[in-house]
Formats: sequence, structure tokens, C-alpha cells
Amino acid sequence: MGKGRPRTFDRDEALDRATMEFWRHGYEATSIAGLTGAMGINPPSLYAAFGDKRRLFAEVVERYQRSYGEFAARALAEEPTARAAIERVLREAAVEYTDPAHPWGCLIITAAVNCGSPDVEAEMRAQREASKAVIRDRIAADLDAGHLPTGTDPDALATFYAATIQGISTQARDGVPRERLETVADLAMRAWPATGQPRGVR
Amino acid sequence: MGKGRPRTFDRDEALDRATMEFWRHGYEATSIAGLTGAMGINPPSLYAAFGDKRRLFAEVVERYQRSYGEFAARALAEEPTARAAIERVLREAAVEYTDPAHPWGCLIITAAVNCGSPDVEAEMRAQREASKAVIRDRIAADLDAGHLPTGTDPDALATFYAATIQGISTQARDGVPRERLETVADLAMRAWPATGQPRGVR
DNA sequence: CCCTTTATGTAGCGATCGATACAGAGAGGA
DNA sequence: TCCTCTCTGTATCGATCGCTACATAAAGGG
Repeated sequence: MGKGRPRTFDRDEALDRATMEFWRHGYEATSIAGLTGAMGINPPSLYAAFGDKRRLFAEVVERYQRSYGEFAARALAEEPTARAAIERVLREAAVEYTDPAHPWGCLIITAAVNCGSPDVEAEMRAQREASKAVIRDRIAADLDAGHLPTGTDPDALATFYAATIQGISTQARDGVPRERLETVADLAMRAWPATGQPRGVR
Repeated sequence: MGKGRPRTFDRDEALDRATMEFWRHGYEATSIAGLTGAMGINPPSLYAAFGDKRRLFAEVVERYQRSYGEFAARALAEEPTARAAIERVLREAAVEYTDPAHPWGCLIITAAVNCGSPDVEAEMRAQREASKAVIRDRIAADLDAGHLPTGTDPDALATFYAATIQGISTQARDGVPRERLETVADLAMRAWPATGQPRGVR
């Protein structure tokens, strides 16, 4: 191994720069010139290291899922109940999507809304559907375990909370501060099916 | 008036065709070639009648607000209470955003998410903020009238329901059927502040 | 040393972007 | 009829798009 001239830039750091570009401007509005400028390399280096724009974006998305997007899967896996898991997902989304250290909102939700390429759009849509399915399965598991009222519709609840997360992402993009989005998360949890005694009674 | 050669196409119909293009593909991904193709005219006719792409889009947005987007303002003005108004807005959004007669979702929410032009993005953001302000004012009016518990935060509630509407729009774009989104609307209404006796008690 | 291999910078490919120059066509006013 | 005015179709404009050919540079293997 190690034959040929070694590359003079850090591949992971270049990938991070590309992530920020796609995150901020979306797939279509991010140009190769913008990418190479942000990554500090020239087009041939980009194509040699990452294939083309489409494959670079795919790698960015994959990396994003394993870093910035990991909080949701972690909450769903770690929390003891579906309710606690989803509440944590919503609150962490409010924090994550407004983090000033990176562009606001969720890359998966916003980067390929109107990207011109039906393939890329479909791929991101599939990612969103997969995330929703994880939420649904977590709810269905609690329903089977008897932690939720019989008749609860896991798919309906999952759609509602997926919509809430997407709404939080859009609001974050529009500049709504973290505290407000945490309130949104709290309000969304009032839609959770009542298990024991009715609300307002202690 | 009426001097010079009259135009040979219907301006309103061409505007409708342009609306569908922007609605489906977003601002950036809609090209002049795509527009002229859908409108059945040539570029000089487009520029003579509508100025440029930016002004054509502005006119499309204005027209959209007065037609497809009118249902929200109408519900907020007509319904007797803020609660009834917002419930109607959500349910009508579920219907409107999945109408097979036009592209899914809301043009104001999705058409300029990542459009490359900061000006256009800011303009659409302002539109969304204005819609949210109308919701907030309607809630504040009910709060002043004593129809809501003291301590209710109109801005927090308005942000939550704006986020819900945006989530419904995104889900509609992803192909979620109308019935599911109506269920999302119902679930979102469970976040409404309890006024009288607690829930679950009849 | 030379050969192979891979990365780099320059410079530019064909295609498409938004936007127009230009000449002809079709209307009203004199 | 002739002039003026506006719209229409053709045929582009310069700029930018994603992408790459080409020569050179820097490494390892013989």
C-alpha cells in the first residue's frame, strides 16, 4: 500500500467542510466551486477522493446520520419507555437544530426538498420514512408491552411526532430560539395517549 | 390604451402554469426553459409580461396567498374561538396539502427552503413569520377575552401550531395520505390548554 | 537511477443557467 | 397609407453548471 503521491489534505476534514456546505445551502444550491472553495481543494482532488457530487452528498448524509443525527436513534434505544424516548428526541432536536456551531435545522429534512434531482429527493425521503418507522416500531413495542392504551395507533402517533420534528427543524431554520422550540416539544408531548388517571388531577 | 400588438396568451393562465412549476420544483430548480415550456410561451414574452424570474415568483406567491393559502386566514377570521379556528386550519391544511389537483404541501413552506438566493429565502421566511403572527394574535385575542387560562403563552402556542402545519406540509410532500394528516391535526389539538374540567372526565 | 502509481493545479470541455438583441408581426392613431 | 407601439419567435449573450484532459509533482518498488 501507499503507492503513488499521497493526498495533501485531510479527507475527513474536507468531508466536514462539505457537510457544512450542503447543510447550509442544500444539495442543488451547493456548487462544485462552492464545495472546493470551502474544502480548500481543486475539482480534480474532489472527484478523485469522492467520485462525483452525488456520491459526495451520499457520503455526507451517511456521516451526518452517524454523528449529528445519531441522537434520535440513541434516545429511542436507551430510554425505558417510548414516551420518555420521544420526549427526549424532541427536546434534543430543539437543542441540536439551534446549535450555533453548525447550520440550523436538520440536513436530512431540508437539504433535498427541492433539489432538482428526483433520485436524491427520493433517497432523502426514504431516510425520513426510515426514521419515522423507527419511532413507530418503538411505540408499537410499548403498545405490545401494555404500556399504552389498547387502540393506540402507532403509525398515527409516529406520523405526528415525525411532523413535529420536521416542524421544529423548519422553525429552527427560520431563527426561532432554542427555548421556544423546547416549549414546542413540551406541547407536543401533551398529545401522548393518557395511560392512567386523567390530566389535571394529582 | 390598447396600443401595440396584443399578447397572444392568457396572462392568468400562464401565471397558473408558472405557479405549478414553482410549487412542484421550488424556486431554484425551476428554470426559465421549464417555465416557458409549461406556460407555452417564449422567453421574451415571459420577460415582457412578468419582469424577471424573481418578480414572476413574487407574483406567483402573491397569487398563491390569495387562493390556495387563503383558507388559513379565513378560518382564523371566521371561527368564533381561537381553538376552533386553529383546529379548522390544521384539518383544512391536511386536505389542501394532499389535494391531487396540485402539487403536495405548501408553496410558501417548501418552495424556497434552499433556493440559492438569500433575498428570496428571507422573503418567504417573512411570509411564514407573518402567518405565525396571525395565529398568535388570534390566540392573544382569545386570551384577552378570557377564553384561555391565564398564563397561556400565545407565542409558544403559535410556534407549536406553525410547526405542526409545516410538519403536515412536509409529510404531505412525502406522500402521507390525507386521513393520516387529519389524525395528526387531531393529535396536535390535544396540546390546546385545558380550560374547564380535566380531560378523560365526562 | 528509472518506472509505475496516484494526487495536484491549470485550463477548459459541453451543457445549461437567467436574460436579451434583433427583426418581423399585428394592433391603434394620424 | 404610414408611423408608432407592443408583442412574438429565433438565435443568441456572458456566466456558471458539473465534470475532466493534460502535464507536472511526489511517493514506493525495482
